[in-house]
Amino acid sequence: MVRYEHPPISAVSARDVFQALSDPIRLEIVRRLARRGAQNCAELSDARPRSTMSHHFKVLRDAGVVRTLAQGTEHINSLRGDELESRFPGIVAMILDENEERPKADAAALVR
Amino acid sequence: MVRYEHPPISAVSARDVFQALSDPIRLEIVRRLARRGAQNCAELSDARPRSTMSHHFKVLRDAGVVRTLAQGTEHINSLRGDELESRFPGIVAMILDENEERPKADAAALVR
DNA sequence: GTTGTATTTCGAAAATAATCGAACAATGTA
DNA sequence: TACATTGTTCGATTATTTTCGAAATACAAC
Repeated sequence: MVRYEHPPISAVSARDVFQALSDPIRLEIVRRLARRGAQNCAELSDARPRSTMSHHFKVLRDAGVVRTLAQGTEHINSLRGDELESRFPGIVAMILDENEERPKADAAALVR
Repeated sequence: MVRYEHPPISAVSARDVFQALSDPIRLEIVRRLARRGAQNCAELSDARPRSTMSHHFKVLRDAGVVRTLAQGTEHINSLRGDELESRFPGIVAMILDENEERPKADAAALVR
């Protein structure tokens, strides 16, 4: 039985969370978990190699963002949403970022 | 006169902010700005080479986290705190992360 | 036990990011 | 004008991260 380590939420640092969420694939994983709830690794992998995804899940786990639970042969991932939100209020909304501008072409606009 | 570009806050993405704050030096810069207000580049540089710091300021500016204003020969940096906070409520507290556990040795504690 | 499915670990290659010296630019002052 | 100060840009080096195939592990069903 694979036993995953998950840091207690109090030990999770902002830095680790920022770092975990700075990768586009990981951010997408987390957004899906936030929107559609727990999913196994395969469901979240699109066409990417398993070893790649396994690495990303590990980064997310170690950062305290995601919890992985082995259920028979599949491992289901879930966002540690309530815990994260109590540790860093607002973080879940930021992850979802509903207000994100699309397309971001005009990011080039000059200000000052 | 150097003219810095700053993206409008509406064009700032969560991803870019996460990425900008994922570096320990940049996070430290931002924490100092949040705590002690605007400062010029030199004050924030500790003993690091200017070219290195210049790079970090650029990343922070491009991500929409910091604003740089040329004032004579020095360039003063400030956190875009209110703007960031309205775009991503809670982000400033997360940056400051007052509840951060120190030391984080016990992060190794096993849960589940 | 063998097979099949799901996932991790290992190790190496490729991509990305950080670092930093040297040269350059802008400003203020003598 | 010359000089000192502050910070940027360029280019090369190093360090870190991501990617991914191959081999290994765990479990469930036959």
